[in-house]
Amino acid sequence: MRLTTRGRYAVTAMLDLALHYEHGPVSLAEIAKRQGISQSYLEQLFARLRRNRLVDGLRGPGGGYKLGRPGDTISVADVIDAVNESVDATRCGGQRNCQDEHRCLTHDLWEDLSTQIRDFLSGVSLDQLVKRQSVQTVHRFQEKRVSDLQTEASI
Amino acid sequence: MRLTTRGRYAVTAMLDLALHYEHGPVSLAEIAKRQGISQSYLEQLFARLRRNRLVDGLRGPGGGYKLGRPGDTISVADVIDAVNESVDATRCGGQRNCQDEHRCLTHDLWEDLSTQIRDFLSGVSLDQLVKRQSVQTVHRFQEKRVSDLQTEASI
DNA sequence: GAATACCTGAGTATTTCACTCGGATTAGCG
DNA sequence: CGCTAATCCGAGTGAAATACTCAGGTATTC
Repeated sequence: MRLTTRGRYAVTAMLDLALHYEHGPVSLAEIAKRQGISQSYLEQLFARLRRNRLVDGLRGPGGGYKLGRPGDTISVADVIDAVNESVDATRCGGQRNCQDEHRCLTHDLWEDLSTQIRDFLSGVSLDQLVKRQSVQTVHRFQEKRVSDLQTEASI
Repeated sequence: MRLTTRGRYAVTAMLDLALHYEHGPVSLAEIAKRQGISQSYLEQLFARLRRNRLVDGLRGPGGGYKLGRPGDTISVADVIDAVNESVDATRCGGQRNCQDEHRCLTHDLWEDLSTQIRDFLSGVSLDQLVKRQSVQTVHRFQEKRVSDLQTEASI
């Protein structure tokens, strides 16, 4: 099992989309600036998100991305799956052939762990995250910071 | 966060020790054969397990390893920690400086996930694993296989 | 003192990650 | 139409980690 920046970035970016849903499509440049993620890297992640119908891309000026379906129907697990990070903890990918065609001693343990993690991440939707106190706090801080940078640049 | 072969091998090997506790020290050669793990690689893992006092090494002929303390006081989390695989899911390692010295949007989510995983793995002891039906089944199968190989070789 | 095991450190092929770069395509606007 | 803003797409790359191997040293038992 692995959970790395890829999955974390993807969830963060999707949450950014959810937070700015009313303002129309959000460009990757905005997300990159707000969340401190490389824009080219975001492009790769969004290619995967798009293939999984989690986002819709709109080209041209004023374009950007928006959620492919309502935020309460997208779970964190969906996002992580989309960017190809399996949350499977077994070595064999659930195939039970971990030790030359047989189950290894600890196969069931890792299977249980996988279920545990999957249930947890499936139980959290983007909308639930948006409503969280901690997310709102960071969200407002980021908005302020971006506008600060803009006024600073205009001086 | 990562959970790879290293952590899985370590838990499997520790469980093997627990299963053969009555028969005195278990050599790495036995574990390697039974569990299908490279012996040299096991040596590296056991160096870490030894440093963390999870096992005692006994040199010389008839030597091997035994559990450093009773199996009901060793959790799966202990073993994974010992081989240096952090189960922390945050990017910052809990430091809250994930986005240039500030918390990132999803920091708390990953912290919750880390707690979830840690609680699960801390709640499972080696003794509990030994008692599991699935472990006993695989255990007996492995014993049979090893003795089959021995009689086969003696022909 | 020979065999058996633990112990140690160095090296290495492969994979993955986290990114960059260059360019193509599409759409809105004057 | 042409400019520009944006999504798209594919290839490449440096650094790190993983999962090993190999060569030897050291303790212990018979």
